[in-house]
Amino acid sequence: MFGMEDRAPSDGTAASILHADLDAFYVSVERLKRPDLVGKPVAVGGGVIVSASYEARAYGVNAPMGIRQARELCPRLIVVGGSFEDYIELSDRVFEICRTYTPFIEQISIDEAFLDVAGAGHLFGPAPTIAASIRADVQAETGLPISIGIARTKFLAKVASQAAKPDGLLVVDPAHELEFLHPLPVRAIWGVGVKTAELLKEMGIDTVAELAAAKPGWLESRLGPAAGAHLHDLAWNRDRRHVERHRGAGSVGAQRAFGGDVKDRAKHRAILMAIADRVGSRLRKKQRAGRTITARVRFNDLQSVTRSTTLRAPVASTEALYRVADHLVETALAEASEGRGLSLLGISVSKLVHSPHLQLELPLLDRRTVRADVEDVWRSGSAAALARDRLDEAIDELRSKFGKSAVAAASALGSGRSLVPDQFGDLAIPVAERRTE
DNA sequence: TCTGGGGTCCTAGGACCC
DNA sequence: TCTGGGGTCCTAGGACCC
Repeated sequence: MFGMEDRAPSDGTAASILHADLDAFYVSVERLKRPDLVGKPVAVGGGVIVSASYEARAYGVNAPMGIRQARELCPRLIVVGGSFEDYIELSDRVFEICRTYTPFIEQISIDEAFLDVAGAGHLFGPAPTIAASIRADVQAETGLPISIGIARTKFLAKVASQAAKPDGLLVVDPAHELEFLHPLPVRAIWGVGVKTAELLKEMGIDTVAELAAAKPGWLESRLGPAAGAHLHDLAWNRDRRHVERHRGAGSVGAQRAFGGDVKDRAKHRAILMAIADRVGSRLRKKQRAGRTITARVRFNDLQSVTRSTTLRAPVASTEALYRVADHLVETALAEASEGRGLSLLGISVSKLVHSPHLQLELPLLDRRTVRADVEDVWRSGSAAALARDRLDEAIDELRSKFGKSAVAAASALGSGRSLVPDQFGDLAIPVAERRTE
């Protein structure tokens, strides 16, 4: 048996790339649980709409839109809350079905993936046949509608699946690619958003055909070297990207918005601790750690700033993330005018490395030291209660999983005084203190 | 009721090294 | 000694996607 390549075998001459995209995914899942929602204008959301049914979209309701505005557009709109675990579970089932047709799958979000079926023809037939089978299987086994676009390139397959929606299948014949692509508005291009579309309009470019006809040098001078060349290539369907399996995430982050404005630093710290815990536990679950920590702060006027720092060693512990992020938030606030309230805090970790020995960091979550941190701020705000409960949960889970061996391993390490490097030395607690129970 | 939460990629300027 | 070019890394911000 030969080793499996990470890149798909597609030679780029036949239409063998599929883009499979679940229709109004969250709404469709809610309808599985509540069939009475079928055929009605439905949206999933909390503060804002995150997914809208096609019946709702007909009224102009779309994500991300405030619930109030959505109701003004569509008074009969039914808004339901969602359950993220259900979405993960159904997403996994759908892409497992896809995997029975080809191992060359690149999932790019919870509800869409690229598939390369160039090597699957002898088993399952030509690409359109495979796509029809996948759609039927997904419908039969999960009840979810899924649209599929087929083309010679990833880019065009993606455009095709959007055109196929809802619940459709569209094949772009390699001989007629530009006939399909050129009449479309530039906004149909994956990568052209509101700002770029506005800029292009100023330049007199509304359609893909006009973009294709423009001089590349002119586009680059107006849009930047990378974007200019890239968009011009796409306008001619020049896209050499392959379907890639195993595209590990480049960053892991979490953020939390809180309506209104919060000025109390103690509350900031409590929220930050909960966020650091979420990011840290997700990193450890993936056995990853990162060197660059970025803190995001949004002020009550919606202006937001980021502060980042790159450490000498990668970290993944809740404590290290919290301490560095708190320091970064402090510097951001020091530069802002006095007494501005915040409406969002976030932490993101990038420059990730694989770190299979992360369990050695578990003792950093020692109940006593973490509890001391949290209780320090807990007195001044109820928000911290949440942080404290979550941390307790996490600590209990880790201890039941690794028991004393984790503590023993860390003490055997001995050397690592701190996983937070020198420039934050004054913020770190020595390992010896952490270890005491 | 002023708008969520998770990401990717690019740019520009500065520091630093060879 | 002076000048310059190239490469890499870091930070902050912005556009875009679902």
